[in-house]
Amino acid sequence: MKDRKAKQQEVGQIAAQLRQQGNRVTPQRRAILRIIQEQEGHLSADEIYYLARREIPRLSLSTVYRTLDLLKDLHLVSELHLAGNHYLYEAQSGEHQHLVCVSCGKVVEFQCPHCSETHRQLAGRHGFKITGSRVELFGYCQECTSARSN
Amino acid sequence: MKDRKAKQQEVGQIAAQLRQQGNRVTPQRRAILRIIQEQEGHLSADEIYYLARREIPRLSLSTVYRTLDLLKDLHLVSELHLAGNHYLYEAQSGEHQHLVCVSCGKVVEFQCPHCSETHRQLAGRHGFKITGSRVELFGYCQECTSARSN
DNA sequence: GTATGTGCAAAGGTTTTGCCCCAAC
DNA sequence: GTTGGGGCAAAACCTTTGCACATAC
Repeated sequence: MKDRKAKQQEVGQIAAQLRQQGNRVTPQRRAILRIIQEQEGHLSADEIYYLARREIPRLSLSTVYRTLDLLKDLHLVSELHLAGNHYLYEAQSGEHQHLVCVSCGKVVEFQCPHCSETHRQLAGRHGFKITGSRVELFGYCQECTSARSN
Repeated sequence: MKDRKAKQQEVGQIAAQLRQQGNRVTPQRRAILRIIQEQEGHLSADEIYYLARREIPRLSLSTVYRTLDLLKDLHLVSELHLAGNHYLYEAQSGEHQHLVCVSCGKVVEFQCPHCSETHRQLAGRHGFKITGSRVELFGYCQECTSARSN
């Protein structure tokens, strides 16, 4: 887990990157970026909207979506679709996979570099050039498994 | 790939399973089930609706969704969320992974039993009891890669 | 100053729900 | 005959879009 200072720096770097690529750095984008960076977990567009409005009360949801689209294009955030009808967003920070509890909704990240590599090779055999991946395993977490057996 | 006879039998078995669990077997459910079984690829709710209406013209979209929900609960079909705002459905038939072309939308299935097993073990270390998984690799297929380099 | 970004409101598309009738058991 | 399921229409939901105004550069 990175400390606050590192994250502030990261937001700064990303802002610079945005500017370099001809995009403007607005307070809205800064706020959304920071919220995603500071949050360890995963956020829905609506949650980001809610949090960002504490700083920018007149922020609109469409700006959140537009900003997320932009950040997705730049591969700075990634979009997950875990359950129900909404997306979750998270800062792009290396390859990782998700464990999702279908009972309580908890999401745990884990790493499996070997599988990532294997997947990449297999994809290559099908002529695919991989740019991203999404691995989600569904099941019951420890707590929910215990709760269910009672 | 299973032949037609095997699939008809499968639909029959599933119908029996439905009945056993206290659900009724209606022509609508039969039709939807058969369509999903017969289709090798992935279908959206709307495509299923379109196909099923050839047999049951008065079928409604809500019935398609309700049936899919039921089949999902019984783990007879699985739901994918690949891109944009829609879901795709497919018959639950063993573990497999998806390659998705972000350019043309093509979806290719592939197998990686070793990764599946590894994932299961890793999940166990986090206390998770896995019931399902979704592995999607995004990238460019051969055709789109060529097209882009021109 | 100019082009990009924003807020607002309205549209868009997909999925869900309520209600009454119908049909599987 | 009961009770779960279906059709229809409307609602709900999240996301996208159009447009005029604001603002980062």
